[in-house]
Order: sequence, then C-alpha cells, then structure tokens
Amino acid sequence: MTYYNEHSKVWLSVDCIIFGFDEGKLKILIGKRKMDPGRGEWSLYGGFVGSEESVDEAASRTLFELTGLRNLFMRQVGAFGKVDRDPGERVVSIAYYALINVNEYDEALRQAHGQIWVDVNEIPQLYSDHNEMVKKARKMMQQKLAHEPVGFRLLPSLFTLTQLQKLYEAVKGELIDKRNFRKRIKEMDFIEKTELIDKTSSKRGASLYRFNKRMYNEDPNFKL
Amino acid sequence: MTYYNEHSKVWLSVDCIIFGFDEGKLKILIGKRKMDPGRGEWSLYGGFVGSEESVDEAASRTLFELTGLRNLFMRQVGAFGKVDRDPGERVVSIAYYALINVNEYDEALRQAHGQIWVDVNEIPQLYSDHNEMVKKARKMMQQKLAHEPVGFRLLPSLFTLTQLQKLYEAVKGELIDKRNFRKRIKEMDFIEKTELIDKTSSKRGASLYRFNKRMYNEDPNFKL
DNA sequence: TCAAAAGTGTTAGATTTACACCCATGA
DNA sequence: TCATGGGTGTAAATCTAACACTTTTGA
Repeated sequence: MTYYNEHSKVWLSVDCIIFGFDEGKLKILIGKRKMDPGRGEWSLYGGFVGSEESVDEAASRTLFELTGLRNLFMRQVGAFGKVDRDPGERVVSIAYYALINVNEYDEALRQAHGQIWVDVNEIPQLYSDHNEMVKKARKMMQQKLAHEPVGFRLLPSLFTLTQLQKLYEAVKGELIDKRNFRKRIKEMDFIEKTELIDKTSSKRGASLYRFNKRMYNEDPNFKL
Repeated sequence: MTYYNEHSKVWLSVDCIIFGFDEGKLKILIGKRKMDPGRGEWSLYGGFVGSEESVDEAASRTLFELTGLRNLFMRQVGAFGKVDRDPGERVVSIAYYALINVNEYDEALRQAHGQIWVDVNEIPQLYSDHNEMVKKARKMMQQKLAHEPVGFRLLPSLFTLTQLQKLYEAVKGELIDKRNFRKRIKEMDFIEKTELIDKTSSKRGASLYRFNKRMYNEDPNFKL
C-alpha cells in the first residue's frame, strides 16, 4: 500500500470493435455517444473495467451487454493511453475486437442500444482515438483470418462456398479467383460439405458447407 | 466527473521485455524484485504510468531509466489485467518489448539495476504473469522480424552476414541454410556491403554490412 | 600445412497464379 | 429459352528447399 500510493490511478475502459458480415460486406457496430464528453459523436461501444473483474472479463461482459451473446471470438487489440484521449478525465482504454454472426444478433437489441452496422470502408470520424482502434483491429483481424479459420464466426453455421469467398474478399479487400479458392478449401478437411442445398441465392442451388471444429483441432497447416 | 466516479480506478504499470543478441543467443533482461510484493523473485523491469504521461511515454521513460537509451525500437505487447495478477493491489500492466544493441548498453548501468541477460530459452519462473508477457512478446517479435527488417536494432551498425544469420536463427529458433540466406540478403538493396573487413571471428575475415534506412524507406516487399 | 570460417550456383519440387467453359434451374 | 450463379482442371511461372566444394589466412 505504501509503495503504490506514490503513484496515481487511472480509469480503465474497454472498447469493442464488433465485426459482422452482412450483404457481402464487412461491417462494424457503432453508435452515437449518449454521454459527455463527446455526446452525439459516433463511437465504439465500451464500458468501464470494474474492480472485481479482469480486463478480459470486462470486455466479455461489455460484449454481452450489447449483443446478448457469450463466448464470442474476441481478441485484445491493445491499450490506448494518450493523456488527453478522453477530454474529461484520464481514461486508458483497452480495445478488443470480436466476430459475430449477424443472424444471431437480435435486431431489436441492436436498435435498443442505438447501434448501426457500417461498412468498414465507410467509417465516419469517431470519438477520440476510436478510428485508430478500428484500424489496428482490422489489421489484426485480417492477419488472424489469413492464418486461422476464424471466418466461420462471421457466417451462419451452414454456408455456401460463394458466401465464404465473399467473406474472404471483404476481409482482404481484394478479389479472389473462384477456382483457386475452391481448390484450397477442398484440401481443408475441416470444411465439410453437407447434403443440403441453398436455393436462396441461385436457381440451381449451392451446396451448404459446415465448419468441423473437431477435425480442425489445431491442424497446424492452415493458410488461406 | 459525475459519470466516471461510479467506477473504480486502477494502478497502471508498464513492464519491459528487452531483447538483446549476445554470444549468438537471443536474451532478455531480468532482475530480482527489490520491492514487495514478490521481493526477491525474478521479474521484468517495470514502472508505473504517471498522470502526466501517455502509456507509451511511460514505457519509453522506463526503458530510458534502465538502459540510458532513447528512441529504442519498442512495441506494445498488450494489457495484462487479471484481478489478482498483483498480490498487493489492483494493478493492470501494459507490456512492451524493445530491441537493443547490447554493445550500446553500458555494463555498469546494467549492474547498477541488478539486471542480467538470460537466454530466452532458459528463462526461470518470473513474478506474477511475467512469463506470459515474455511468451507473447517473443511471438510478436518473431513475427515482426519475419516481415520487417528490425533485426538490425539488435546488432552493431556494422555486422557480418554470419552474425545476421545467427541472429535470425536465434529468433526463429531454427537453422537457416547459408546459401539461401545470403541469396535473399543480396536481393535487399537496403543491406549494403561496405569495404570494411571484420577479422575478429575468422582468419580470412568477413565483409561488414550496414543497414541503409533510407533505401529501405518502407520497401513494400520485405520477407525473410 | 591445416583448421576454421567465408563465400558461392544449380536443380528438383512445391506452391501460386492465371485463365474459360459447361451446368442446373426458375422465371 | 435464357439469365443467373454454381461448379470444374490445366499449364506456366514463381518461389522454396536441398545440397558441397573452394578460398583465405593465421597459427
């Protein structure tokens, strides 16, 4: 106690970059701030870290508050700690990104929190350093997706290869050759073809696939 | 003010993983803790974040305190925020790693701080979650080195290709083929051969090379 | 003269990229 | 019947990995 007291404490918050894949586009949730400072500005959803919870737990809790979902795929982006980043008080924020399947996210809940989905390529100016957080989160998420099969977190549990390809295109920000893409997918045993056919997006119908977590089981050679 | 006060503040610290390359080995600095809690345990060097400095500034300052060096290559590893990570009080720590050239680090200063260099493969049990920090820092640093020419930060400004190769081997933890390595280096214009010869490590002598930051200037295709 | 580290090219295999047409179906 | 998205293979080019001997010089 004696030692610590020479130093000053800070408020700690968490801010969430929540990625969703919708209408062929990678989007994140933002909302207008309902509190000062910065009331009315576009902002990430966040919360404060309580004294009885770890920073990771604070992030999970905050994600749950907003989405009603637990066990989301979530990773820490980093600490943002400029002195004046919060115009009111000294607040250091730890940013997290999460991947959600938009179909599992209740629309009413989204609206109740005043959040909207915005295309990652059309993000407006955000409160404080939130644009920086988004930028870093996006880079990390891209990197993650390129080396681990986490993209499935953004899709329904059954998906077509075209959907999967569009997702990868949206994340990488570039077009992918269909044949090459499917060739690589075929080599991944943990992406299973089902007998089901999706007819919503074409007359012919497309096979539905499923991610098999057990088969993946840390298959060490993943690369997309 | 009204809003923030509903929440609780925490102490914020920074902890530094300082990498050096010495005797053909990748090492980090650790020392015995001189304060409670954890007095006498092996630990990373750290410090508290002051109210008038950003978290990054606190890390730079802490690195300067320990090494006497400024403008070190430094990157944030992440926030470590388990509730009980510090047995005394609630302290959240932001870890940073830095790369230093051991020749520029004054031995007396090292000893004055009670720090020693330990091989990254022989790190003892450390205080609190410091082993976790080291593990993550090492992974990030490996990743960084594989995509950006930051290895030079660990070497003298003039170095031989054998030294450079040993460095990469130590970081990657695997042997590299000499001819393939040199082939790749030759393609990098920003690694310049000088007319100077180093005779300390062989009778024949080896050419000394130099990293040319200007030529690098974010050459977008780096890969080692 | 010999031990020790420096230096140097080629080839086979693996991976990556580019590329175009037929299929099934509902409207 | 035709418009729409689904589905399929091959060949060239690039990149990666494996591999062994000669050179220089101080001791």
